[in-house]
Amino acid sequence: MTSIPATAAKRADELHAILHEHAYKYYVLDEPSIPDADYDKLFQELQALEAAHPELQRADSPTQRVIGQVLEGFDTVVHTVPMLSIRTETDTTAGGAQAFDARVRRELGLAESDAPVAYSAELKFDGLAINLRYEHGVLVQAATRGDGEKGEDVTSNIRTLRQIPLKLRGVSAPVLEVRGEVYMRRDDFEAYNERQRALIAAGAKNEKTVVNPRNAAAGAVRQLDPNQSRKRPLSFFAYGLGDVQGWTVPATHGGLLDALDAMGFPVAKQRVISLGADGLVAFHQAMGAERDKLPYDIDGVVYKVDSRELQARLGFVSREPRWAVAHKYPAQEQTTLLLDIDVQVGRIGTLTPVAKLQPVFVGGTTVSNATLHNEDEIRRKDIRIGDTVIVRRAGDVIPQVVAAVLERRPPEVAALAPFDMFARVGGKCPACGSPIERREGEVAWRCTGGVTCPAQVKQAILHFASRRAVEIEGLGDEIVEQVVDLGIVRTLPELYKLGVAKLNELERMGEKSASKLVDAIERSKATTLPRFLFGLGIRHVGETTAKDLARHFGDVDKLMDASVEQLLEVPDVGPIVATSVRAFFDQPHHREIVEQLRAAGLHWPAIAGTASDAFRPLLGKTLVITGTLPTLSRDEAKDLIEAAGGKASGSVSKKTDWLVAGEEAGSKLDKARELGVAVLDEAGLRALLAAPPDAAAD
DNA sequence: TAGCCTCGAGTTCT
DNA sequence: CTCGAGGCTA
Repeated sequence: MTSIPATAAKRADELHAILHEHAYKYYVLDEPSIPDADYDKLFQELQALEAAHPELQRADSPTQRVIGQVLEGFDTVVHTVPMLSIRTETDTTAGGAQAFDARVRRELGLAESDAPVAYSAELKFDGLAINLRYEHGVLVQAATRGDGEKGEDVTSNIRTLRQIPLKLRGVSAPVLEVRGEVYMRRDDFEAYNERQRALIAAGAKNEKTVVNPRNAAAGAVRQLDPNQSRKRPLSFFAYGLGDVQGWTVPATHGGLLDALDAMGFPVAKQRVISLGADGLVAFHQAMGAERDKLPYDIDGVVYKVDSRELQARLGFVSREPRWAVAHKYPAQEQTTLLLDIDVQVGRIGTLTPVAKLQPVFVGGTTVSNATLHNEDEIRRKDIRIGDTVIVRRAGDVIPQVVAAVLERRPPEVAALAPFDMFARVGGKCPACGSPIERREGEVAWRCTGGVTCPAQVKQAILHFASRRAVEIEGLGDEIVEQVVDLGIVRTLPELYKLGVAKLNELERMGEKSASKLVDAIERSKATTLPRFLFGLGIRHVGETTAKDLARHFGDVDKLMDASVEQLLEVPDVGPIVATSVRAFFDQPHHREIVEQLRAAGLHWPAIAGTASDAFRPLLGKTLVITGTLPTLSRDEAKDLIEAAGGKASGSVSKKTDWLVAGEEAGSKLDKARELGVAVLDEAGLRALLAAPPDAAAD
């Protein structure tokens, strides 16, 4: 054909250079250098150029990331240098690091008086190990680990990963194999699943959600259709080498990681060089604490003897290097058997399915129960009694049933119908036998029994007695359970008829605890109007709304007689809350309860107007408390703030004036920093209460 | 009407 | 702590 115009070849070279550079900044350094639209324009220019002059096509061109031929299967790749596994230290305490150091020193024949060994410590990612082969600086092949000897050729899928350079920066050795971990970030995992759920909801048949980031990454890499693979955004971290020809390997592992970084690979920032075991212990602990906050999953950390010379001296035992060890953390995910699905009845009558699990140790504690939220959730995940399920306990302390392991579902379980709440409880509340209903637009089934349902009565009593309501110390589930089951207490006011003699009939209740409880009940009679209103358990009326209502109406009678219109005048009360309050007091039964409680002796001080003479330095200010304060409890701090005229809210926003942060402050502190909200410690709060800065009062 | 800000409700284990 | 939903505001 015609020879390529020199200008076209030159322009293609320029575009290669520019696009590689920007892609590196964007995907590896995470520092975009030009707007996306500009990048796209340059990219399209190169595509056009290559289409016009196919001779300009090169394997390392940025355009080569987007190709999509469905493969028949994967070719087998024999690793020139086997991909070994690393010995796992299962002792998850500090002892694991010390044991490794001791082994290394013994093998090297070091005496106690000899200098400490230098180690390199890095993260152990929960992903898929990959070998990337570069010839003359250009990516020619990517292979999975496989059995360590032979893996699969997944080049076309790996090419689509933007974090993997198609061309090395500054290295053109004949052969350089780089090894690392392909993984999926947690946010990418969530986003992917969300998209899949939307597709499934829209009726797509062949779409599936994935269980965890690791499986998602492994699935994407081994996906035969690169177009499918491309939909799952994967990331990469480099940590080692395979075959090398014509390149001088740095003398230390730390030096190698720096070199990989310089070649354009992402290398995890979290790594240290430690002399002796102490630094390793510290690293293990520090990363353990940070684990939940990392944007990706790690299952431990890896220690390596830093010097290559020492590595060579240590050698291997049965295919595992003696100079490296993986030091794990307690698993955040485990599989266990779903023994049963219980149905619990909540305060408002909500039926909640609860998974009864064969106890498993996960995330540091033994888990035997986990909520399944509601019927739709169970059906979406298709979880059935008798399934092997995956249980996770990550940053969010509360255990979750993630999914059922379908491959391990016994045939008799597969023959069962999917979970059906109505059928499971026979259409009746498991506590009182009243019919259950599920209203339009709601996800929850509810018991219609109301006050006749013992489960709801128990919850109502516990709520009334709780710390934030009228507070009856020592009245917990055990006692409420017995007292309701025995029919001693059927309504709230009957609590106040309990005497020592009656209480003595209960199990595990002696004279002494009985009289203590009677005292506590007596003490609870002196309360406040907001606490009393909150304690009644009106739907949509929590602590804050109870305070608003108390302030506006001043006493219960006015509130009980208030029309919906009058209720709407209360700040932060809208149609839903107003209707709910009105409906509550429209039931004669509820008015009776209020009367009987007052007759039993419950009383509260009249609401004083605005205490204008009081010192209210925080008037109009919003504060949020997080973490553990040195001397004040959360409630005490809250009371102090409110007494000073301020508002103690639960979440940080632009409108927050101060965040009061104690020990182990978490996401709220991050958010406050992000929004530029002022942060105080307990001393700072006290200073504010004593003498506020004048400027802030304006 | 959208988007922000709060509040309410439900939840596990030690 | 987090989700969902109610209320308010630009």
